[in-house]
Amino acid sequence: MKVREVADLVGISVRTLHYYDEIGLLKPEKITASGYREYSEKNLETLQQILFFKELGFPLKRIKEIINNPLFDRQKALEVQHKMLLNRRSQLDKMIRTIEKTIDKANARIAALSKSGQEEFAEKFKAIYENLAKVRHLPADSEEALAAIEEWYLFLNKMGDYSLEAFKNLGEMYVDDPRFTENIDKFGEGLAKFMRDAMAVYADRNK
Amino acid sequence: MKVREVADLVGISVRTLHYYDEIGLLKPEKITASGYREYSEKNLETLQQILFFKELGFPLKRIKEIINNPLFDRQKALEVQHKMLLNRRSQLDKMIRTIEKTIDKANARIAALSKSGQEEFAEKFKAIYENLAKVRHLPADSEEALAAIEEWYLFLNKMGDYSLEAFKNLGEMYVDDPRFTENIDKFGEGLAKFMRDAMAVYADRNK
DNA sequence: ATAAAGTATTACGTAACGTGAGAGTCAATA
DNA sequence: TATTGACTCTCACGTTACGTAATACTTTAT
Repeated sequence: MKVREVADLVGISVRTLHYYDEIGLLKPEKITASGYREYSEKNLETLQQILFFKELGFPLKRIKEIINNPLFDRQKALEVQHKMLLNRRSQLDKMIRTIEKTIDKANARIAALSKSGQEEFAEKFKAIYENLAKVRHLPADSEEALAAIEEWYLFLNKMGDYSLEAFKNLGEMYVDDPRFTENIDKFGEGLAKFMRDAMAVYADRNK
Repeated sequence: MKVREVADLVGISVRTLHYYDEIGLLKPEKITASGYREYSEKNLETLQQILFFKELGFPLKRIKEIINNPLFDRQKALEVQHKMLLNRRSQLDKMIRTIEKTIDKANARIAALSKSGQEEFAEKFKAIYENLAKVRHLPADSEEALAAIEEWYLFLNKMGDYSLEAFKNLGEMYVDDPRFTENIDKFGEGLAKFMRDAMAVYADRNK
């Protein structure tokens, strides 16, 4: 069998076969007069073994040792690899927990900002809400609405990092969480809903 | 602060700082007349950020974007990274399950072999060696020799996967490694050498 | 002043291929 | 038979995040 045939059969690239040949991991049974690689059935079996160990995350160097050395302790190799994988997983878990905490903190900060009675921000909030209340009868994707929303977005941005996605989610909360809704609607009937829509439009448009 | 000082402070190598400078991830505040890197407090803060994202598994390229572009959507980047990590973990889990299954199967096979009486295992070896000793005067490619060798090959295969190549290599070792040679030749003068030849013939013939 | 310690700049090595580039080969068609 | 399209071959650079010399200059300590 020629390279392409073998490659397609097991689902790898021709380059990979070239590479395996190059590093002596899997040399074709013979090479034709014109320099083409010819793989045998036996080569295919070896390849299966190689791919099996590859699936288990073994580096090619180890695989080569395992394949070539009949005395190599496969069992022990498997156990060593198993431990390595467990270690890698716990590292990954740590990273995942860290990143989740970070995301949560960011969300909490945004929520806290919105809810906080900090005088400093309260006025800005009020100004923006009032400004928005004035245009709430316009469509959410109107020039005026979006301009007002942008002011809101830029203001929040000064407080901390967050994404347009988070901004959009914040809008959702305005409607879903009655504590927000009530607070905001004091500035105008249906303002929360209006803000949610405009924030969504703004976020989507600036993605 | 100079490189070593910074490096020790955050627990990275000098080379790493050189590298970060080289790829423009963290350039020192200034460079002295003699070409020494001088890091500022601000540099240290940036470095902390860099290391934080590195802990989360971000590639340096992304970190550079995040650090250099204040408008870069950090939140979204975190979410994307989070998804990537989850994917990597599920891949790892799959690998771990596979390797555990493999180990279990091997253990079961060994247990099955032992269950039939640990003596039987040793006896099989002895029987095969004695059997081979009887035909060692025949040519290595004779019917009888190859039949005996095949029994040997099939028996080994029951205990673990043996490629024909590995089988052949094992034969080489019988001659090259005196520990084997000695042990085997107890069953007959020159048996190791005979086995090596017969195993090579068997392996080549069944390729 | 001299030695020890620190720093700087190349530059190769690593893992496992991906991706051309340039050239030869094989089979089928005009 | 000549051409063409489909394959194959061998370079050889690019990728990631530094580790590890090798060589040379600077600063610090004695």
